[in-house]
Amino acid sequence: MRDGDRLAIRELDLFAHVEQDRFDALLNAAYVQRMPPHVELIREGEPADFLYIVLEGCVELFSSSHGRETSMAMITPVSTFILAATIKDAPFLMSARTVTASKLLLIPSPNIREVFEDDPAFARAIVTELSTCYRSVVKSMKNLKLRTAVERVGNYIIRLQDKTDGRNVVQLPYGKKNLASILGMTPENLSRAFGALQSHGILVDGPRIEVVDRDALESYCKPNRLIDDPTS
Amino acid sequence: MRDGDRLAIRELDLFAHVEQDRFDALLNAAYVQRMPPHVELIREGEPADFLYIVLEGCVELFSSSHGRETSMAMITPVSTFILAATIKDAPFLMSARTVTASKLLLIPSPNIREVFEDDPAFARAIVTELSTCYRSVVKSMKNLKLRTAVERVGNYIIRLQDKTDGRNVVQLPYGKKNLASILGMTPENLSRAFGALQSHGILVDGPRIEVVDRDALESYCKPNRLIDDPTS
DNA sequence: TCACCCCCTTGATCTAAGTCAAGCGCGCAG
DNA sequence: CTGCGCGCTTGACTTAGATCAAGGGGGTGA
Repeated sequence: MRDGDRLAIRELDLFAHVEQDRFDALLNAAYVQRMPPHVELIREGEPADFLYIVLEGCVELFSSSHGRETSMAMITPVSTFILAATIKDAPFLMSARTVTASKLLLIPSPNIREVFEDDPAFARAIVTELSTCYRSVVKSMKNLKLRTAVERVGNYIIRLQDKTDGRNVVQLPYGKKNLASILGMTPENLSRAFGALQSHGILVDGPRIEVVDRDALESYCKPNRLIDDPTS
Repeated sequence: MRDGDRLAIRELDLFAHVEQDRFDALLNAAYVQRMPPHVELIREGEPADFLYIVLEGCVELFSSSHGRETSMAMITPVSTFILAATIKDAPFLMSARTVTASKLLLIPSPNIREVFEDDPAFARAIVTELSTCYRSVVKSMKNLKLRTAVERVGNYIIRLQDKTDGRNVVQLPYGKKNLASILGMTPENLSRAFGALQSHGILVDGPRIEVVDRDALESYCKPNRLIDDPTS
């Protein structure tokens, strides 16, 4: 593993306060994997043998049932996924696949659980991490149940713009098909939603979107801190 | 507080392994509140001053945004709610109101956080609890995104029947208006869904539902362990 | 260079679910 | 006992969003 990766992982909230020798032991037990795009990493229902960390690239969490399929989340560097299943030693509730070529770190679940049992700092960090994950799913759920498709798309753009510092042109971080599924709609409907939003302050040009009238956009989409703010 | 309550709380996974004196301290700092039906307990956006435990009755977690409102969960005895906000010292993402007359225990959040910092057993218990909560929201989300309204209702009935041991008559635990909102539909649509399911093995008579052909019901609703099983 | 595929868009149509409106029956207060 | 309100159902209609179908680039590999 490169020192840069080691450092990036160490800086994750989850690992920041783990005792040094325990941290080293975890990383020594871990594997780095490089994966091409569109490779299935895990399948829902299987046992959680590893905790995954995305070091580079992008991973999609998705789920299927009887022929239907939906995206649940996109994981970008540097973050973990399927922490809850690892800790509970329970089967995955979601499948995962690479979106782009990705570099992953796999830490065996038993090692994670061992440090979790012994190192109170790690246990506390896991609590914080899980709270954040929990709250983020609750927000997604509110987004789905309380908003129309067009509003979800508009608020997604607003969030994207907030992440740039003040610029009014944003770039979609992945394909519209993926985005549509994340936002709980079909690609066709996403297209139409973008179309509809052009009368509410945005200008769509492929994956490049210009926010020409932020006020109009907000007054139509009604952003809500308790749904959209990832930090709250 | 009655000894029965004390015992019931002690038996919760969350508190089962907390050191005795810490447990006593928590309960001594706590308040018992009796509430009539339809009282708003907390409002989303407010700071999480207390951890709540439902001792008797039933509490609805719900959320609103710009005129729309939806139920997120129903909490029945004996369970906690809004643990994540308490731990993170973050604003509530959901409001809560009593459905029926209820008895609640309120433990001040600072006390919870204090024990969480000092008692590793409590930190571990919180991790387990949060994992379970997280996974349960993920399941709800899958339920919403992967199923039609009729399927959600059918699977809800199947789950209810599983909780009785073998009986084929189940009773809805709360009103259909609440149920509809939990399942992400209007009361009218819930009525029609019940109607539709009568050709798939159930018999509806007000709040009393008879499962006359479980196989037919399952083959129509496609229950899925990774969505419906609360223990997995 | 060309052919193919994939991504995206657009239009036409269909359908699940929401909305609006009316009515029934039960429980409760006057 | 009577009248009112609420919970629930049913019917008619509307609408958001899905589905089906076609076509237009733009990239990639032979």
